[in-house]
Amino acid sequence: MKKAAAPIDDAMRPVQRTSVSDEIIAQITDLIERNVLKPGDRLPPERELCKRFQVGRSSLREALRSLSMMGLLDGRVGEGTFVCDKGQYVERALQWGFLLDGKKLQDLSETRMMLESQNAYLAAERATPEDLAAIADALAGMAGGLSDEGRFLASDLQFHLLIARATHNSILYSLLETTRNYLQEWIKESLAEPSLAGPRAELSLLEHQQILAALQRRDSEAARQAMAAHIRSSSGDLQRTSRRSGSG
Amino acid sequence: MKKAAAPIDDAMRPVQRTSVSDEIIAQITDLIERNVLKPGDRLPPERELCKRFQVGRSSLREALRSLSMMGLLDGRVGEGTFVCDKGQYVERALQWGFLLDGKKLQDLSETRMMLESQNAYLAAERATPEDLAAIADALAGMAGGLSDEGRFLASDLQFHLLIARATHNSILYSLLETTRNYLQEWIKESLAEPSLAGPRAELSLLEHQQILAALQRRDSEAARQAMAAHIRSSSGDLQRTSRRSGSG
DNA sequence: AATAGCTAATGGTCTGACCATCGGCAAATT
DNA sequence: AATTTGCCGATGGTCAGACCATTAGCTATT
Repeated sequence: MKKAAAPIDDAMRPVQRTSVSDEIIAQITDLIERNVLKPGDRLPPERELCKRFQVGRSSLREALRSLSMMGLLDGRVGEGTFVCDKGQYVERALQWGFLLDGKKLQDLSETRMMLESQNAYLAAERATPEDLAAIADALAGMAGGLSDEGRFLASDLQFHLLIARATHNSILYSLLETTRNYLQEWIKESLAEPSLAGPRAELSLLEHQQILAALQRRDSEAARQAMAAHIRSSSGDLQRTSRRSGSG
Repeated sequence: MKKAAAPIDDAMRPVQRTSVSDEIIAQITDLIERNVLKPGDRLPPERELCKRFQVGRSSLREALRSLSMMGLLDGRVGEGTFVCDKGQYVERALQWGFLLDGKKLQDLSETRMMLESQNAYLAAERATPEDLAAIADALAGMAGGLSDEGRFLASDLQFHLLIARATHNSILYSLLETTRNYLQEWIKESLAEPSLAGPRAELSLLEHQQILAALQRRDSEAARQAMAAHIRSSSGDLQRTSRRSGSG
């Protein structure tokens, strides 16, 4: 087929072509990462950034637009462009729930199971008294919201996030937060039925109590298993509804 | 403070201002969602889209750029803009979790440990014969690169990524990839010493062999533990060098 | 038949201009 | 003196036109 000389076959690789916008995105991302740009900070005006980066305004704006789309930046006319504070960026991502096909949903669910279980394990080891108190509060909120679905769900979410927080690992927390938000959004979109009326909520409450008990005993393994059991039980309906799209 | 007349207080809401780019993003997103635009399809040229949408090329390109950033579109110069096969938006979004404050070495290391272990567990259940063959190849590459540090490290990385691939969970794969990238970068930045000269490489090789053996036996638990042991052993030096930065 | 060269199409980039909006300041009003 | 009004500059948002680099496909040459 090819007449290319053998000795140089793998000595030459495709040249690295990087677009101007990507370069800018990388630089700004890096600045945020290294905390040179802190949340709330204001970027220099676009026209000045052009001079600094030595690029045209189109390319710069394409980069800023992408960063805004990712929720890292926020441009306000007449004021400037600001670095979003963490947490804002998750919300924007939620509008794209439709991108979750069956396989992705399953993967995401699996990832969440893993994160929640491991987080419970770590939280049992590391939770401070304040952490445990906050988790207990969330649980109380669930108990007090048995007749108020909105409050119940909010407290439920809070319970899980507080456990993730109690790992004192910001990455694990962030990953769980994003994962859960996606799943939450998907659930809300797909099935609008209550599905946790009556005994469902009470069972959920019981499972949460067991998790908290394990945390308070500092029993890592029990916490992990209690959490895993809860997720399995809790996401049972979800898994069943998406059984049709089997994975290859 | 305010003298606003009470009766109209909540009768007037902030006006809805939507940018041109956002409108385009919404439209194209909708087309993809409704499957009018299928993966692999080619969009009309930018200049024609401008006429169709009745917008300037800047706005259009900002929209296309954002969609590309989300993994929905892919622009190829001289050919056109195409709808991507699989939206990787979720994976991208999960990766944002690694940005912003945090990014402590210990957190990263812990996250990696968790991902690698669990991935090994799942891979033992799900790896296809092709997966196992590829992993074995990577291992052979390590064995053949005992005297070539560059090749050894490349094969090492490949080994781990292939295991993640063998979970057939795109999200877990993406997370592990990201975690490793950050760790690699961190290591490269902090300490430039080789650290795996001599017996280190041979020990590492042995550990990898045990992992592969567990995968081939389909022994999930053994695979998880072998991987965990390997990571602990492998990152031991790293952990020791960074003992000074204790977590609050 | 294979190769080299040309051409049109297309995404990528730059420039300059204009608009809408916002913040702050000064003048006018009470 | 305090408040309101109007103005102006700064800034992000949009547009139009031009040029460049790359790609695919066609054509002519070998």
